[in-house]
Amino acid sequence: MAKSNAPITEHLAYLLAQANREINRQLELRLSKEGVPVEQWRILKVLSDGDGHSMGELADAVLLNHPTLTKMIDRMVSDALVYRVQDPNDRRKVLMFISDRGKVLSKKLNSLAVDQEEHILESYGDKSTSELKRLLESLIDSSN
Amino acid sequence: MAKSNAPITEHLAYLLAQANREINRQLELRLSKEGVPVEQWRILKVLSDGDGHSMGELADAVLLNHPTLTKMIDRMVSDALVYRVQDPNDRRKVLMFISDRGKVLSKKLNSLAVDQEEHILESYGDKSTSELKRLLESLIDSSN
DNA sequence: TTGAAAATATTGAATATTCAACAATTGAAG
DNA sequence: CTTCAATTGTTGAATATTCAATATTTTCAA
Repeated sequence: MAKSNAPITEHLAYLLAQANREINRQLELRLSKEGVPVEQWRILKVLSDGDGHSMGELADAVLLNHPTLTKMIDRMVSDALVYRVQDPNDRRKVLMFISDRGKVLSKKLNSLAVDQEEHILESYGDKSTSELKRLLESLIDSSN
Repeated sequence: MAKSNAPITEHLAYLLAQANREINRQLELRLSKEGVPVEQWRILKVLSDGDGHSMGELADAVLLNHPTLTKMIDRMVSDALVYRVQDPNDRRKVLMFISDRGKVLSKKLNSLAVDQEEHILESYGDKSTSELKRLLESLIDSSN
């Protein structure tokens, strides 16, 4: 039986929040070199397959609520990183595409993100990292 | 060498964000029965040792920025869940304490949080859960 | 075919968070 | 001792997020 008086540091929800906060903070720090928030890196990365992605699909993929995504995309359109196209097959939908300018930025951001992953691999270890990834994927799976 | 064209779903930062979002969403759902946000559960849990905790200490423990914590504590003081006492040894500091009303609420919240953990244990497994916790703790350690 | 329900995206108001500046107190060097 | 820097917490303005309502289009049952 789980103990209700266990310290908060033993709760899975807390450990996840803490680890996420820390890793996110580090990534944020790197991406700030290009003045871009983590969410925009995610958006560019998803769009860099060149395909059109609807707002709903994108919101799921980048872990943002719909209205938040709409407003962030507005900014990115202003910065000419992405653009909207109405889906010809379903005119309720908007398809998002990455621009050339967006692709250039995306490359820089990816290399910053890869830097971070390599830094983690060094300090945390190859084995632990891949095991952690495996367990996280499986946790996410089991939650659906 | 890490590949910069790897899908976002293979990045540790992304997997952590995704898992955290999902687990947090579930916890939020349970705690909403008492109309309390996850952060307030954390605050009450930390304070329920009965000791006085300074704002800075508390902010670290509950993963909130200082100004955000100040404003949340304001609300909790209004709700008579916690109270402030000036630290007699260092008058720059404010010591936070949990009230009797806070203790009562904290117990209910803890049992909701334990429910969730037990639910995770069932669907995700005992072994995986403790292994995941161990790896997360070690990741957090290696990041300091 | 029509009309109601569902799906999709956006908007505006309400709420929350963050950043920078501030006030108060303590620490510590000269 | 005095003064200046560091620590601690709060505030207000700027920014961001969320909730509820809206508009548009599609789906589907009658």
